[in-house]
Amino acid sequence: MPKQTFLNLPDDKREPILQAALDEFSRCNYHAASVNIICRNAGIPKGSFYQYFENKMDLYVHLMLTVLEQKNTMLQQTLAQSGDMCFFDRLKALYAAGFSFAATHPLLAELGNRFAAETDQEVKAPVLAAARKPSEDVFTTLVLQAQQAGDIRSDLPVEQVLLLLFAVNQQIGDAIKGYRDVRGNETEEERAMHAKKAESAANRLLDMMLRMVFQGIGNRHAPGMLYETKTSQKAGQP
Amino acid sequence: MPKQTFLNLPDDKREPILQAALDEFSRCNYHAASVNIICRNAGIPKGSFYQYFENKMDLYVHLMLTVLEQKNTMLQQTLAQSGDMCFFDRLKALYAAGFSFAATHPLLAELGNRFAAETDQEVKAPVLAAARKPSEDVFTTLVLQAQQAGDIRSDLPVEQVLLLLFAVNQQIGDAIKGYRDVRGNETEEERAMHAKKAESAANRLLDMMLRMVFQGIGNRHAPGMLYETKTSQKAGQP
DNA sequence: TGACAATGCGACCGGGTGGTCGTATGATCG
DNA sequence: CGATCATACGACCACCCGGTCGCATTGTCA
Repeated sequence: MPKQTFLNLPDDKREPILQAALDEFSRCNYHAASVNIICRNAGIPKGSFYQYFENKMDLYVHLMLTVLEQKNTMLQQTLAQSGDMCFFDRLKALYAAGFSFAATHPLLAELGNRFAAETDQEVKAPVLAAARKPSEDVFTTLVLQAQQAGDIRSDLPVEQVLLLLFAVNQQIGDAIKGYRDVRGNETEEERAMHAKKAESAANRLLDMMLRMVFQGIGNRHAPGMLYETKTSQKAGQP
Repeated sequence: MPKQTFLNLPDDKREPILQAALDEFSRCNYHAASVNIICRNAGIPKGSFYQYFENKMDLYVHLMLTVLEQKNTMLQQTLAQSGDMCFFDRLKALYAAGFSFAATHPLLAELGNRFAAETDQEVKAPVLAAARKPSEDVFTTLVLQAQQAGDIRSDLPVEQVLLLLFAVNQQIGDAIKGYRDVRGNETEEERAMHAKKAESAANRLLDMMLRMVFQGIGNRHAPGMLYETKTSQKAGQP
């Protein structure tokens, strides 16, 4: 936790520090991020930094927690507002909300990606330990409700459905970044046009991927394939 | 490319260097890996290192290429040997081969994971540029053949099916590492027991995930859901 | 006004990095 | 034997890191 010294700071001195930290930790991974650069960009001397925070990790965890909280409240809202939709539409709504969040807060999104790609357990563990319980996760709620509503198969363990959704999410995120990153647009118009195209490509990809997840990639008319196994026979198919 | 000096080296001097490089680059990401440590563990002075390689990246790309080649020939073999199986079984065979490869060459597997998690484009690009064409990819072949054989839906773009398979692959890899990493086993017996459990858990997870991908997570008996869309009606379902 | 606490501040520390360079060594060849 | 050339070697370079420490400055209260 940041020291009291930091919490005592007036907003106009505290905010540039957090902004500089966000810039730096979204620019590269935890170990590569530099306290020196954060101090320089925040306009504070290094001595002050260590009067505000215990160490580099202290700042990092603080930053991650605030971002996770922002994103989570946003998703919770989206979930609550979509209570009357079917599972597929709700899921799309959540993804859409996530995309728009990432589009309007690109640095926060990038910070999240950096964290997801972090391999050092000594970096991930402190954040995960300080984060809220995964049982309050938005997607867990979504899947459970969808199973109760009969929208998705209830013979599947929730955590494995979540694993699949998470895998798709990660992969789509990468693909979208690929769409967006193609540079070479000079004028403002070109950039706007490119952003629009990237967004629609992202939505097409998302729709396609979710359909695949939902319907499966298998050919249901092929003889002898998995559709005759007991796991898919539950409801007495014709 | 390594310099001629390195290629001229007798095997018993070249091999420890590659081994030390593998140890180091599988221990941490490209930027965090240390040439000094590689030299120390290989038992060569730093001056010699730079007589063998242009720089750190030169060694890294060389190492990655040899590993990619090893893994690819292994997968190609598996693919060729499974020509008479259905798509689902072939896919499982490929995964199983991948798991066993990772189990017998844990450092090579870890190196691959490190590369996959690499975010710096200046690290990824040189390797990807030097790697073989993705069109020769094993999984592309697999999906195309499966579509021709009627095992999987042919209305799905190949590259999106690949995206889904790749997403699942990545996620399963992480999960399996999680199974394996639980430590605290002291005796040799305990460790062996744990490894066995981890392997069977991994296989169960794999089977489950692939079934989900194949059959979809949707409830096919729910009214109004996606199964009435034209994309799934192609073959004239009852 | 004086005393004392809180905070601002940057030089400094030990240690690491990728990469260079001049010299020492040893093999090869006329 | 002497000359030449490829290689072995490690001290060294400039630069960066996270973190510390002691002095300077400011604010507060009696």
